[in-house]
Amino acid sequence: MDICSYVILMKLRSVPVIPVNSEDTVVQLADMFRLMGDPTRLRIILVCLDDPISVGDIASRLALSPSLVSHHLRLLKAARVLRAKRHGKQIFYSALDDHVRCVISDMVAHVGEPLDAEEAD
Amino acid sequence: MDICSYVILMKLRSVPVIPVNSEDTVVQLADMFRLMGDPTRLRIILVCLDDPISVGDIASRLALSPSLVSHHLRLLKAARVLRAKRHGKQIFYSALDDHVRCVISDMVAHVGEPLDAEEAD
DNA sequence: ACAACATATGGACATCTGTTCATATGTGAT
DNA sequence: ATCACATATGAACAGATGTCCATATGTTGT
Repeated sequence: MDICSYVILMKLRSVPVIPVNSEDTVVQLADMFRLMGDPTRLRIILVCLDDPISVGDIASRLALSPSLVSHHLRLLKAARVLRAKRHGKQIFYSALDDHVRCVISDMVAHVGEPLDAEEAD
Repeated sequence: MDICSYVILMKLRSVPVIPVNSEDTVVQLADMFRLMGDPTRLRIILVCLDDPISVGDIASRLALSPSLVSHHLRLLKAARVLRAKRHGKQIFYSALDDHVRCVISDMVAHVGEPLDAEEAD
C-alpha cells in the first residue's frame, strides 16, 4: 500500500491527518465508484459475484444485448473489478477479489438504514 | 432492512440466491456509488469525515467556489451521506453515519491492492 | 430599517457517458 | 477452408452531468 492510501486510511480512522493531498488516489477511488454507479454495470457485477458466468448468460439473465454487456465488461476488467477466463468459445467473468463484495455489502447497509436518531437537527 | 436488501446480502455471502430482481434497490445502490464517483464530490466527503466543517471552509480547503461546493452538498445531503447543522451564519456538514467511511475504506483497500496471485489466468 | 456575510438556487454551456447498430475478431466443428 | 457461434470493437447519437455565472435567500450585526 502506498503512502497516499495510508493517509486516507488514517483519515478514515478519524486520526487527525491534515489535508487530502493525494490527488491521483482520490481520482482512482472516484473512478471505481463511478464504475459501480451505473445500474446496468452494478447488475453485471452482482451477477458475477455468484459464480463465473459467460457473457451470453449475463446478457440473457439481465435481458441485455451481448454487445452492451461486453462494453461494460471491458471497463470492469480494466478496472480489475472482474477477471476473464476463457473456456472454449465462451469467456467467463468473475469477481477478482472480495473487496468489491465488501464495498457493496457496506453500501447495502447504508441504503437499507432507516431514518436513525442522529437524523434530527 | 427490507427483503430486497436481504436478497442482495445473501448473494454477497455467496449463498446461491437466483436472480437480481430487486430493481429499485439496485438503482438506489447505483445512485450512491454514482454520487461518490465524482472526484470533487469525493473530496468533499473526505473532508467532512474528519469533523463538521462549514461550506466556506470546505471551499477554501479544496480551492473550489462556494457555489460549486453548495451544489454538491445539496446532493450529498439529499442522499443522506452528509448532514447539515446550522451554527449562526455558517452551516456545518458532517458524515451522517459510518457506513460511508467503511465503504471508502474497503475501496481504498481495493485500489491499493497490487497485482495479486489470482491475477494470472 | 440597512449592510455585510454565508449559503443556496436557477439557467446555460461544454463535456462526458450509456446505448445502439454495424462490423470485426476469435474459437470450435464439419 | 468454411460455417456457426461467442465475444469484442468502433462510430454515432441522445441524454445526463459538472461547472460557471448571476441572483436569491437567510442570518447577524449596526
